[in-house]
Amino acid sequence: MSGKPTLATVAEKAGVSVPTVSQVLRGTGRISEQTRDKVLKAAQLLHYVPDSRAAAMRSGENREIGFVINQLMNPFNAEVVSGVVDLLEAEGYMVSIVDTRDDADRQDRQLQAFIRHGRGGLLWVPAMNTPDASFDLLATHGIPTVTFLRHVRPELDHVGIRNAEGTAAATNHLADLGHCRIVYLGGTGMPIVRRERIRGYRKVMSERGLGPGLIWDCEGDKLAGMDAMTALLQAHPDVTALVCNGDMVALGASLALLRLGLQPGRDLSIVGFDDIQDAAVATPPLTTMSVSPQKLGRRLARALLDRIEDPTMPPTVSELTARLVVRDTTAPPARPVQQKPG
Amino acid sequence: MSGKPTLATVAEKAGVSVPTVSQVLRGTGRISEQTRDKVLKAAQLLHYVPDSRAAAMRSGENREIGFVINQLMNPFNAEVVSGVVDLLEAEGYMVSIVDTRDDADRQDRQLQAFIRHGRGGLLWVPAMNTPDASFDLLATHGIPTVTFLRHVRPELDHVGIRNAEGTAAATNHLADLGHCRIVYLGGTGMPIVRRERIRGYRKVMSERGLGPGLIWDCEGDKLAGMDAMTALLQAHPDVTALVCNGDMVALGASLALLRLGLQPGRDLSIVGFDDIQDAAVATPPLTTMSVSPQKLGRRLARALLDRIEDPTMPPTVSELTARLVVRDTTAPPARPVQQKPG
DNA sequence: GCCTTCTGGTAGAACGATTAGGCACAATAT
DNA sequence: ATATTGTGCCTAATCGTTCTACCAGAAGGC
Repeated sequence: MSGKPTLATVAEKAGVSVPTVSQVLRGTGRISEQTRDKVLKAAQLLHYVPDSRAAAMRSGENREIGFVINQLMNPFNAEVVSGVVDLLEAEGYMVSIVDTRDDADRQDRQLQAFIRHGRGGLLWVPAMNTPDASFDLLATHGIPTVTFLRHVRPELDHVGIRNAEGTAAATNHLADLGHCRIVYLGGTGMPIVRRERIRGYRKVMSERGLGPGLIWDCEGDKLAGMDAMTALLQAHPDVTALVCNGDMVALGASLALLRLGLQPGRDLSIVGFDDIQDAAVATPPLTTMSVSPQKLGRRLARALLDRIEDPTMPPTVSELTARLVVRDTTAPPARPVQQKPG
Repeated sequence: MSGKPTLATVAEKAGVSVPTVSQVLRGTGRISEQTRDKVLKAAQLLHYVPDSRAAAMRSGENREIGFVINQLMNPFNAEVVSGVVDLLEAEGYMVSIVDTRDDADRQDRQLQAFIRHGRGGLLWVPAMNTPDASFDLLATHGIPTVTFLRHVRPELDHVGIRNAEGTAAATNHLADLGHCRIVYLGGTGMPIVRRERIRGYRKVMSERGLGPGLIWDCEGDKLAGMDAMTALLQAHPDVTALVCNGDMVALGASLALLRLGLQPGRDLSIVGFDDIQDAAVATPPLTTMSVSPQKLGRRLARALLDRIEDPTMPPTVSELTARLVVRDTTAPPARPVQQKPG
């Protein structure tokens, strides 16, 4: 009467053995109709709920998955989470999320906690400066792991964005419009992704003979973007276009221009990256590189399921292409530089 | 080498028995310095992490806590999560988050999963239209539960915001500035909170003899706010001020005004609710009701810890007061209504 | 009648930890 | 020398479930 019902309680009530109850509830083994009905009736009567921890312990199977993310507040990440959860819950998994806030120490504690509590798989945006020890930890415990966005370990599966390709497209778009003084802005908080994005920018700059370009450092948030824009204009008044590491920085830069009495698009062109919700409704609407977060989320979930199914297969890398969405923050330069006079 | 390390692995490596390792790691029992060192060294070397499921099974203790939230994308919620996690992780608990997206069916599955997977406590923003069955489920399994924001069950502990007090302050602020045609806008997606907030608005409207007021329905996001603002102005051009159900709606309304060539603050006053990060950096910066999400999070965590410590105490309700932050979207009406012509 | 095969179930070990109880051995008391 | 106490560690049982046997009885083939 007191205490929660277990297999033993149900077995006693139904007048059968414990394994029989287990087999009935799991639909395995050879059981007659009669016994099956008896057991099911008893289980229902007692409001029996299986203890999946005990089950996981014995069988080794584990349908709890951890999502270790660097910044839950980021709306883009939040949308990815939706996509992931949709697919995994449909497959009978449970997804629990933790936010590292890009703190390697916190992250290490959280990874330990995930292992302690027996997660069967991990989706992971590794925090900045994640120590080798954290990777070793997962490796020694043999937890199927897929990194997301930050591709830091070749031995792990990865799902991400073709960053270099994206910024290359952004830079090409600006060059096509006639811009030559194109600066790369922001993203120091996410060095791995930033490195790739800068690579795409640099490649196009040199391909099109626009010089080495200029990398202007700042963080990834809106305020940092505003400050950086102001400082950049003061140092280099001749800049005509910006490739930004992310939409937040781009929106900040756009805002700073407005406050200086300048018009984004007309006076200075800006391309963002991510296509967050605010990008479309900002004033003016932001030209940006768009990736579908839901699609990314589904890819991510699928990659983990594949890895769980076959732990021996070689590491997989799956990257989505970002699509240029032209809105109002890009236009030909106000004083177009004469490329081919005549 | 392969397979995760267990107590047995560590015991073998250290040349002692399994219980000895357990006692060393838990700090119980009588163990000599020598053995302790040996064991600790072995554990570290093997990256040993205890399996808390096995431990919980034997000892009955459970330090996993679930946070069931209705909308993870909401930056306010995300900040609350931070506060909660800080406190609970410091107390040795692990917090895992799931997002119901306000879908009662999804929520029910998630609650069931939490029970099966043996969560020791629950923080919960109940989804809209949560059926009684979900509450019963938690009650019968005796899981310590604290509701957050939506106070739907008197028998459960609750942490939230003094909503009516907040909108009352907002409405008073507008009335003090000289506004009389004050409309309440938005929030149909969160009926429980909205009802309270509307109560505060109505109370002040009638107290100050400003009539019954007007409730204008729309959802809680920025786009909805924009559309609603446009429609509202068309239907009621004489409106001079808005009390908004949340900052997102308020920002949307502000944006819509700008697009119509009107100036928020000068042509129409707007007060938001929540003081999300964007409120301060928006153009123009938003006047709003501010609540510290971190503080709220800590309160929430504390409430759950108290409940876990003493499951028999009567239900507790803890509500935080929202503070009016005046920025640039509120000002005296452009054509002040003559209250006391003189 | 004896051997095989099939059916429907049971017994017992195992998963990885904790907990209670017990057993050597040394130090001290009688 | 014997009894007493403490120290330091180990053996065995246990949590709820699943998995690998194995067993009893019936049916069928020779």
